[in-house]
Amino acid sequence: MNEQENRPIVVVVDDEEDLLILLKNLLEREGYQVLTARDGDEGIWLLRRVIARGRLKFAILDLMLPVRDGIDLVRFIRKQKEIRDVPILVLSAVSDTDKRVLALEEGADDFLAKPFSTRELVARVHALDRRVEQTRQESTVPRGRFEMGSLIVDTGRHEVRVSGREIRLTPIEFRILAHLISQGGFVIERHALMIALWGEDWEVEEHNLNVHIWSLRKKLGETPGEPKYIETLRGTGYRLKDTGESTSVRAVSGENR
Amino acid sequence: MNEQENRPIVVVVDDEEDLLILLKNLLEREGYQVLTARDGDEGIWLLRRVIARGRLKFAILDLMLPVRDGIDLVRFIRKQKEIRDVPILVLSAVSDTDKRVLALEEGADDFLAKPFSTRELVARVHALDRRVEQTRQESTVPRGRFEMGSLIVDTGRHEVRVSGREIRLTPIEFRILAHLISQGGFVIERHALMIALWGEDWEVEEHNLNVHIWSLRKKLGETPGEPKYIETLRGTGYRLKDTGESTSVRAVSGENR
DNA sequence: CAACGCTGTAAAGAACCGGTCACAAATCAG
DNA sequence: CTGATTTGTGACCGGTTCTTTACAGCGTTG
Repeated sequence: MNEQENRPIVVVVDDEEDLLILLKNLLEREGYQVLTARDGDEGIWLLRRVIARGRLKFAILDLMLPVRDGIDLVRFIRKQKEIRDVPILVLSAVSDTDKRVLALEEGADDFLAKPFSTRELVARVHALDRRVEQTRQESTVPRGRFEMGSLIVDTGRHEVRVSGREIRLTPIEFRILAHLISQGGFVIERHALMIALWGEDWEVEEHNLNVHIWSLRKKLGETPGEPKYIETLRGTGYRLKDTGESTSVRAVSGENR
Repeated sequence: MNEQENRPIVVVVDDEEDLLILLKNLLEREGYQVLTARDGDEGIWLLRRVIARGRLKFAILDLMLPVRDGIDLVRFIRKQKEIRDVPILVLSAVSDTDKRVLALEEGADDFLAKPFSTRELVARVHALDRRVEQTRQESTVPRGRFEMGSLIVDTGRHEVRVSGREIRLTPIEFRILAHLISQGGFVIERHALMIALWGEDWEVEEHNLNVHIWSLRKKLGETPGEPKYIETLRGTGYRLKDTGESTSVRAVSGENR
């Protein structure tokens, strides 16, 4: 596994050879691994291939493409669950505003009119990068193996045990529990949980959290009324109940992706 | 005073009539009272008029404006002390990044590239709203861990202990105690407490404070008549009694983001 | 000492919040 | 494409919390 293989990947799709080379150089200088395609079909093929590697940072797409429209590519990306939230920077001639609008509606994140200055491009790319990095941190799951009383949560192998017995949680439930246990016995405010689960500008009902907490409690085997594990602090948030037992909270920091 | 008059106000300045109507509908559905202007001068005039009402929640400004630049409006808002910290969401055409950057430098909080999806706008607006709401509440609660005699208040963990035993307080009670203990043994005037709890322009009966203090005292285990913790200074305010014990008041400044 | 203002105490109603559940919508697996 | 799982929403309920109101006690002041 050589060094290049660990760098974040950028996919660039454009039919102008010159531009492609320019972008490739520019972005590689910024520390990305750049993969290119020259038309829509090739682009989709490339994206498929990249999905497997799981390191796609963002995509730069020209709108005017032979064989397949750039907008098709935007749609394609937004449909693949593995790369759904990858930021997309769209390039197009100044003239076609229609397509520009369409692309943004389909989910492109930013837009750059050709021709552009390299400074401008780099600036945009950095902005996108920052944004994705931020939202990823927000929705991230604390890493490690945590124990608290009869609860064990191992985020590495995605496993939860309550008094030895393994239980199955949905992704959201899992993340809630992971956050709670990673905080030891301390309160997490509703607000913080919302951000942790759905990002800074979440668009779901805050009430939704109650529902997930509820189903999580059910799976943990809580008896309604008296929580053994998840404690409600009205008007504030939730916290894992300190059972007072062998409360060995331990985070194994071994695996940072 | 009709119902509408109590809703938070949003000011929208844009020269496109369609967009203005769209935004007005959208935001009114979200529960805001929407006031609009079509150019910079009108915007300033409108803002002046709104300042008096004191319920301005945030402003949405187009950057490309006839008569006066949107950036002028940003500057204007940031100079008015009454609305200095009102969040500003800036709209701009995708193309002019320069202005966008400038606007952010002048103090705009977020920007949205035109055209945008209504979902996106609503999400941003909510995020802004929450952010301002949160920081307003946060700023009124002193941060850190405070000890005084047998009392411990940890605002980070949302925890209160009296002689080791944890007690549960409602949000308001918690904030009262946090303020008192953060002042060490010094008086906090009723007036200051009112502002800290309900904001600069509170609308509740001042007597309400007595009630909360009373229930707080009960939870602390005060014996009526002789306050061990919260001392009343008639005509002035309250203060935490200096028990003379191991009065180690300490603020841990750990968490400043 | 009477009147007043300020605070403590108590209780009642309103507003709010969270728990519970059923169902709809979105997503995923085969 | 179909069925299963997961996620999100609306409705309802019960309890908590907030606010108002009433009244009692007490200190201050005239």
